[in-house]
Amino acid sequence: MHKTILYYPFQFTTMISQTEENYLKAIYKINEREGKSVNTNAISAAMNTTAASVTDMIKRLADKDFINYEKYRGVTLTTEGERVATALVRKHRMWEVFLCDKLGYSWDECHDLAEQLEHIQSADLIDRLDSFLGKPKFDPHGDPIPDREGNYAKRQQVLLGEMTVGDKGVMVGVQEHSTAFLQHLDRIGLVLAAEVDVLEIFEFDKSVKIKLNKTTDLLISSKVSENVFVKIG
Amino acid sequence: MHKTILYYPFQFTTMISQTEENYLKAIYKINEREGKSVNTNAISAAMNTTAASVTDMIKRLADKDFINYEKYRGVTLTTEGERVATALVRKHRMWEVFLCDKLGYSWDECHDLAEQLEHIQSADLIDRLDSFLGKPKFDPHGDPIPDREGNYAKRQQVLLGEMTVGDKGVMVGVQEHSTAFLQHLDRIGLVLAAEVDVLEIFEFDKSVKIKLNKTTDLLISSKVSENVFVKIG
DNA sequence: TCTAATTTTTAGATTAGTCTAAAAATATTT
DNA sequence: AAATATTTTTAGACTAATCTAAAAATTAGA
Repeated sequence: MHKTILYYPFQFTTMISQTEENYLKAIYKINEREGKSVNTNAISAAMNTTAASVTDMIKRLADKDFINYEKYRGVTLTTEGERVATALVRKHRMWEVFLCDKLGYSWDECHDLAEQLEHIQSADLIDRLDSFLGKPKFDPHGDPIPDREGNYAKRQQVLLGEMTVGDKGVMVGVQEHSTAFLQHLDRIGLVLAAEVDVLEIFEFDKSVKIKLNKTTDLLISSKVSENVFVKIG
Repeated sequence: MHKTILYYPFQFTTMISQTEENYLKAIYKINEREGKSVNTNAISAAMNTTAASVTDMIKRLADKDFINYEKYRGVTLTTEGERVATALVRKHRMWEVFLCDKLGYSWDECHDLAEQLEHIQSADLIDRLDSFLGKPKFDPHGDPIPDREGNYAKRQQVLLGEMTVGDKGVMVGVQEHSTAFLQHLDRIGLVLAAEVDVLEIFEFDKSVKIKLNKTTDLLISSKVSENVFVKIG
């Protein structure tokens, strides 16, 4: 028998591997974005595996009652699957706060490390980390941190690309978390808490001219504006 | 192909799995304790696997040049194998300091969590943690923390069981790290930094009578005295 | 609605890490 | 030195997670 126990020193209601956790997280994120039953190809794209591997895995996850699965019809998370996924999100974001606030990592550096740390098995550890960090409500990218029960305010912010001329707001988060994107935002100065005034929208290429922090005029490409969240007000 | 890469988001000189790391650590620890080439059965006992599994694994580790292996003759670590093992020890002990100093875990609780955390792949993370924790030289059990190069002062302390009547010293560490043992030490009050004066040694069962912190007389069983380090002076 | 394109599943392999049972080598005892 | 005991290795099998190639089901288009 494969000795999975080595990686899981504690007792769980349902045994679950790191890979299974990652699949559940991927399904959760895709569903959050698209809002419907998640199909095989979307998962294989997110997980960087083949469709065949995904089919194998979703059968296993369905057997363990983490997802509802109907052949050729895609999958949805069960209550238990959603619990696992939000617990992972909680852990990931909590560790990101630790890495940035305490160890001085920048927002583009902390993601990959948090991908590893989120698999440490101990809810208690995360609760203690929570207290140690001063019960943060958001991670360094502006993403809300779920509480122990998995509840968290869904973002009410709008994408920069959805704002109209005259709207004013504050940069509060990103939709895309790639290192390349975050480093680009850093370089152009569009970082967390930056003030954004929409001056002009160019229909031709959907680019947006904004005033940044009441000082600099900046032309934002659609690729950027569609991945940056702004809180209007 | 099995997608090991999921757990190893960074690039390494030599790719190594968590299981392989654990075997190297076990070999390192056994060799540290026994001081000679490490045999199959000792490893299978430490890893809680069968001798057959160990044979499989040491072949793989020898192929990757982490160990020197001669059939039926046991194994020793290569320079690279030792580097991996001491890096693990460094990570383990650093995380233990974090868990105890920052998150309030007790010395018997932090070990199991550190067993998980030590596999997080990032030397830089540990260096930052080192600074954040104030460059600690010892972990909460009194074990020395290796530096980046893997160097650390071997313990000059003696085992309580090796002291003679009249010796005085301070409790500085343990040889055995089990939760049960640490909790027992807590209960009898023989904790880190406790003052120990050896009053009497009973040859019959090798038990030792000590004065604890200049106040309480305490009878220590051989099982305890052979696993507690004391710094004489 | 029939055909073509796309998506998903199945079939069959591979690797890491494990096992049990049996064989081989080494060590110990008489 | 032979017999016995112990240790180690080999042989063969299993599971999780992956793959490629082919088949089946669904969806889209003419």
